[in-house]
Amino acid sequence: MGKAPCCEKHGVRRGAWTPEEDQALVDYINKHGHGNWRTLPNHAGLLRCGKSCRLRWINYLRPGIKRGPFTNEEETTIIQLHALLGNRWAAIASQLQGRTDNEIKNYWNTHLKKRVLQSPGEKNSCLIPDKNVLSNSPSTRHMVQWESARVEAETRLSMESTLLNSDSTTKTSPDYFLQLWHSEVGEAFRKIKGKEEASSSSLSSSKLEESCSNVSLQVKSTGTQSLKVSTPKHEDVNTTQEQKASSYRPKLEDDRAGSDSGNYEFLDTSDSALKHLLHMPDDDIGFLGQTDNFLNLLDGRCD
DNA sequence: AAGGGAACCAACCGCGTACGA
DNA sequence: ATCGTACGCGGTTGGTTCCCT
Repeated sequence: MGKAPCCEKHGVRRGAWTPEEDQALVDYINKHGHGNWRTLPNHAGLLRCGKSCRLRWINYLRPGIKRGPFTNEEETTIIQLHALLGNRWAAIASQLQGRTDNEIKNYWNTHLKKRVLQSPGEKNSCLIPDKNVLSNSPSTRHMVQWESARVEAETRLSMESTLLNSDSTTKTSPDYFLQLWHSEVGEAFRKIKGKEEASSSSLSSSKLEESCSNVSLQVKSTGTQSLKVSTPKHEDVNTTQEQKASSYRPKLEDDRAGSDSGNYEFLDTSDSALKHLLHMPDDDIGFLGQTDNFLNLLDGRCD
């Protein structure tokens, strides 16, 4: 709806906060609470817009903010949650005590993103497919095809759910992925790290693939919830299902494979991917394990 | 020592959503 | 049902610091 003007451009300070401004903001909020951010600057005697005050408080002044370098555990958590949630920094931040979405976003963009993309052999690389790995490993190719089929199926279910169930918003809640994170799915993700530590430095790619496959399976088998990550916020009711389905893919690709379009060669249509999967020899798709779950999903028999 | 590029990060901007009138 | 307002979020910018030559 109507968009509120950001803030008055005249008579409002911008740029770095001074210690005096910080103190004034902290004092005021400690005394009165933040209340209405828009009116707060006037009451607190600050020449800032409410938005700026809110940001300064949330990202810097709020009690419990953890400063300093990220620990290895935090890094791993961010990487894994990012693989699960995409660029939903607030959701990721909610799982890291004392870290703000802004800090995590910055840390991802300046440290982790590069590292994950540049180090295919390193930990968690399975979460972001690498072109060489994809082309070299049959089981990984199948995994990617599986993932493609899974996403497509979930997209379909999401659309059906939207059409059939007006309460679909509860199923697309961002919290759903965090529930997954705290369930067996998250555990499977974390197992990757555990295995890695157990084998000290030489975790084989097949084991990584296995771990990733388990994650895929468990994400899928947990329910019929849609992939909110790739669901457009506004959908034209006249949009065809095909158009909708195709509109989901680029987002997934962006999130999973970066900007290298060469990585998408295996992201074919759901039907062909599915056929491919279901006609594979058992030993070839052994890592998938529970094909029944997928069929259940398609039948809508999963909870 | 200087200067130029890279890296970092606080802060800003604009959009989407929730909610009340 | 529509509109206006406030807030939250993710993307981006720009100032500062670091590092290399």
